[in-house]
Amino acid sequence: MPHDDAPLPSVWARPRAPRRPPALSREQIVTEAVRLLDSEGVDALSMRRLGARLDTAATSLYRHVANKEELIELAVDEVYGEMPTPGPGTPEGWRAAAAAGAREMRAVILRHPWIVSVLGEVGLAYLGPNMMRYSEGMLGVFTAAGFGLEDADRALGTLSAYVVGTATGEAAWLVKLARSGRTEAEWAAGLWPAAEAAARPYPLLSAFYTAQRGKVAPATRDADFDFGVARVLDGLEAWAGRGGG
Amino acid sequence: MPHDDAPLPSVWARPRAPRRPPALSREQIVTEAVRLLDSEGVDALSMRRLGARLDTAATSLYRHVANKEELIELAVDEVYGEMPTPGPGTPEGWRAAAAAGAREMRAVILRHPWIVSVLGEVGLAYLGPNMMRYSEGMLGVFTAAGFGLEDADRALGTLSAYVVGTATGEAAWLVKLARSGRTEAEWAAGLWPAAEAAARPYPLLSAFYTAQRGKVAPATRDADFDFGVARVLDGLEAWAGRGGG
DNA sequence: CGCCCGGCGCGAACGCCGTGCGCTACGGTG
DNA sequence: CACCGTAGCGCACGGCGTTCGCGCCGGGCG
Repeated sequence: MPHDDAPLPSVWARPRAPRRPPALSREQIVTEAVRLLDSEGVDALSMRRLGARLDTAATSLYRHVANKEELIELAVDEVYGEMPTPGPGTPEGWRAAAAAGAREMRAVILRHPWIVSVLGEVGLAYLGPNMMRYSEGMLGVFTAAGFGLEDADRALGTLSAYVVGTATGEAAWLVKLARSGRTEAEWAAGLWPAAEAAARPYPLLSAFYTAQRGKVAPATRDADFDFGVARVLDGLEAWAGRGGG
Repeated sequence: MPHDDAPLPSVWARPRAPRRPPALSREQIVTEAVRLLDSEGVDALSMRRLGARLDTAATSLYRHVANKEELIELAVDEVYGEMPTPGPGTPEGWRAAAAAGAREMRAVILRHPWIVSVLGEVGLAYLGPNMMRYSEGMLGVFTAAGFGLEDADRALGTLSAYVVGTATGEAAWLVKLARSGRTEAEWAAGLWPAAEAAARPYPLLSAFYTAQRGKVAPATRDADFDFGVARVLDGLEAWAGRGGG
């Protein structure tokens, strides 16, 4: 049970100068926000709850962060910091380097699936330092492969769009799954009747769903992702081989 | 100025059975929600405001919709209803049909840019009837091109991921733009110093930004989108030509 | 040494939000 | 005419983001 924490009259109990360092920094706030988002999801992030986790009042956070939107942008770039800098990229090895960069980005998103819930407000957070570092590395991979700067940007844009789009669907699925508290197999089984009913008017979808029944595994998602990356890189490679734009 | 609408004692003014039809339907609610989202954005959608627009109380909406999340899912599928059914797709013309489907999807998202703010919660809204119809059509395009059912699904997944990823970035940009009330050129000009500063440590990004200065136009976005679609389709076509998986 | 000042943390408050509860009004049914 | 199921809604609860102004405190300056 919570104890009564009304101020005690005793001198002995009075804490002496408990806060020598500024007690709060933007870095701490962002770090804790990411932790909260990771563990409880995007709906659980409120200034009050975040303040409570930092043993401070919600309003104190505003000394270090303009508003919640800015906090979220900082949190997004914070997690992008987990991506290693892509590259260096050699003329022969550029496909592997680009694919590795794509996989890293997907991995980060799936480790922090709340990110896709805010991507629509933040865009791709182009200007965050970690995103910049990543983009520079990827541009290096493509230019080393012989792409001109403008072509490298379009290649990166195409690949990144694929990654974000894939990860959006995957992360949304993972979030629903986690909220449900069930295993993936249980959840899929529970969803199946609805899916089958919704697909009934459509022969191709029905055939596909019945063929796929029971095959929903993380391995399938990984393979599907790699498939898409390979096709995108194939397309970019063929285009570069034809002389590009 | 708003008039006083306290109940009048006069019999003549009393409205007689003003509500013969059920006065409210799920369809009306969803339609009005989409209108509100289109005109004022995702933050403006609240049950109270939506109720006010329908001349009803917020709580009345719950007779027709389980909760806000369900309402949003319905709204998402509602806008997907704007997409024509893709197809039919001939062995020769499958690329054009697939590209048309992709363009329609992007167009819908850009017409309703709030959708990317909720896509992370809703996933790709796989089970909505309009999304099902779209998927069936696209699967038909790919199977007519000679793809097996499973391969058609992966092709569709790859292409859709690209579309969603691209549109996410574009829509987020458009929303920020609209909220700012400035023209695209003004907004880009205002953002430029920050972008340049953020890019300064990175030679490729700096070179690219300075080269691109002033070129941000809708035409560029359209061209970039078509570029990516072409590369993805190139990749899929080459893979199918090699015999697929 | 004393005083002021700038910045930090915070309590209170404002105007919203989603939604559960239980009442009322009313058309259709026996 | 009594009953019942249901649509609509008033109220209330707990929580939200954010603003404002106050108190506190350490450091610089007179």
